[in-house]
Amino acid sequence: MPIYLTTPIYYVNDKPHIGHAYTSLATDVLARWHRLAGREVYFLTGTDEHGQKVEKAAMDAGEEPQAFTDRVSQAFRDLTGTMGLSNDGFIRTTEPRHRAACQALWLRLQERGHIYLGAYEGWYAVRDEAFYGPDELTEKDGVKYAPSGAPVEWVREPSYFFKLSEWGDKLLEFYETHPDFIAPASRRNEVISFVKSGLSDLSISRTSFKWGVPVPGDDAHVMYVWLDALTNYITALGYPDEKADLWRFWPADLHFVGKDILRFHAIYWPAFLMAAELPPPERVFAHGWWTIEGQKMSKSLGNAIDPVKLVEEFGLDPVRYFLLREVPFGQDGDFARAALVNRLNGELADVLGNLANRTLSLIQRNCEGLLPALAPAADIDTTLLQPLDTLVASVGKLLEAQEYHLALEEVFRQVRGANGYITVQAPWALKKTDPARMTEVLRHLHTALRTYATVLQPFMPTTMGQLLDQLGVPEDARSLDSLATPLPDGRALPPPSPLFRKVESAA
RNA sequence: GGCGGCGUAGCUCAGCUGGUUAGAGCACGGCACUCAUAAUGCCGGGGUCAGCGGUUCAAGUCCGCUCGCCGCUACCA
Repeated sequence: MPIYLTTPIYYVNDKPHIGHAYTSLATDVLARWHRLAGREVYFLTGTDEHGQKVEKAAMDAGEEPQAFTDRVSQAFRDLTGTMGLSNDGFIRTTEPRHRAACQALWLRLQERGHIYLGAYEGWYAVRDEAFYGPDELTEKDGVKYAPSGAPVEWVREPSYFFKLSEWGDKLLEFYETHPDFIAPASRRNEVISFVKSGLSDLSISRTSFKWGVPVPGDDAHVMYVWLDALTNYITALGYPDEKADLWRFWPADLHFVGKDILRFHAIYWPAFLMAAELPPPERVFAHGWWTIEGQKMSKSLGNAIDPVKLVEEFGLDPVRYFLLREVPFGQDGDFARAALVNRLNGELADVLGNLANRTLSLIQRNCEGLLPALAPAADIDTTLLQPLDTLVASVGKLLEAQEYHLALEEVFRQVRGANGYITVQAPWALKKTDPARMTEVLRHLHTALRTYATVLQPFMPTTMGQLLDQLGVPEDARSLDSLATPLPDGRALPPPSPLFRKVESAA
């Protein structure tokens, strides 16, 4: 079964910050896990480049929209290198293939009678070139003003509509028969109550700006951003060519989204697809926001965290670990430097890194650097070895529920246990009293470390790769399945070196 | 206003369908160890489970009320 995972396409009106990195990272870890389990994966990310805001930002920058988006989109493409993402594709909504896919989907919806021409009405600020909701407005001397201070007027603009109002019951039935479609559960409940309150038809075109996909057969209109943006998920797989090689990945297994865009993915998107007689995605997960040292991330505070600087200071893998370990996926969390340092020093370096280092040093010094022979487990060894048998299954189950923090907690509980085991077994003392037993203990610890490193690869690909190097595990023996096959005895292990460098707790 | 959720050790949180002395990590104190990145292990102190009132043989765990906090309540990505 092929696995298709997506991030949202990021709006190029913003620079990449920790929030973008977070979404992509969560997607990446799951993609890597599935590959490690031997499954075929397509991992897509990209940029959303249409809309009035982009058009305006380009004009302000004195550039053509295409040149502007070419430039800004690159910053998001660079996130792949910065965060160590393993995405298979990168899509831009300004690509010709995407225009073609949007127009094909539009025609398909139109042919089936789901689109009609009407008029969009609302409070419009000419100065901002934007519509505002009635609750956003303030009134003074009989004139209504937008939050920006610009006066607004009631305008009517011709617009095509999607008959979303006809899909309420079908969506509710879909949620009912697909209880895992929306996660976490609290969000699912919100979506359901929203749909139950009744859906209106959705305006899906605009005549007030040009920077978008033209509506087929009516050049006065461009598609409203969400129909355009959501379609990216099928464009990337070759739509409308359902014979395309990648089309077998549809429907998506999981769309990762921020909680702000859940509605579009959990309501509009399945409605569009069902109306087009295409299968809706399997699951949408809405994750939370990061605050920065207890404060909301905001443009005015200028406190957004630049992933590049973060990785420069702490290293990529500690950052990856921290973001998924610190906060339950789906909840809001706080990004505090002290918390990151604590995780890095106290868990990665002290608990895991040090266990690897002490074990490998003992092998290096007392076993001539050769992998000790596999030995049967004594009763006392089962405390170390038995939990390993179920680690892959339990981590897999947690990851498939996007419970990253619990998956990491499970692994680290075992790593702590291994530190207890080595302390009690004291191979440094066995060296003098029972050298044969010492080698058995070291081999058991090696087995445990190999398991931890293998399972942790999706979270910390670089560092766990180094650990597997130090453990003498060849490249072709790093999959989850390969754990069933012990390494041959006597293999030469390279001299160990520390995996994680600690940082000072003060900035 | 309506709907939904939360309030448990100094901090961040677990506690499923109610049942022995309420748990984890971090922080703090003591002891042990010395292989290791001054790392690790063990033990310990610390909680009116927001408050009040109910149901029950038994409630952090169910019900009601009060106080405090948060989310959703459509076309803005």
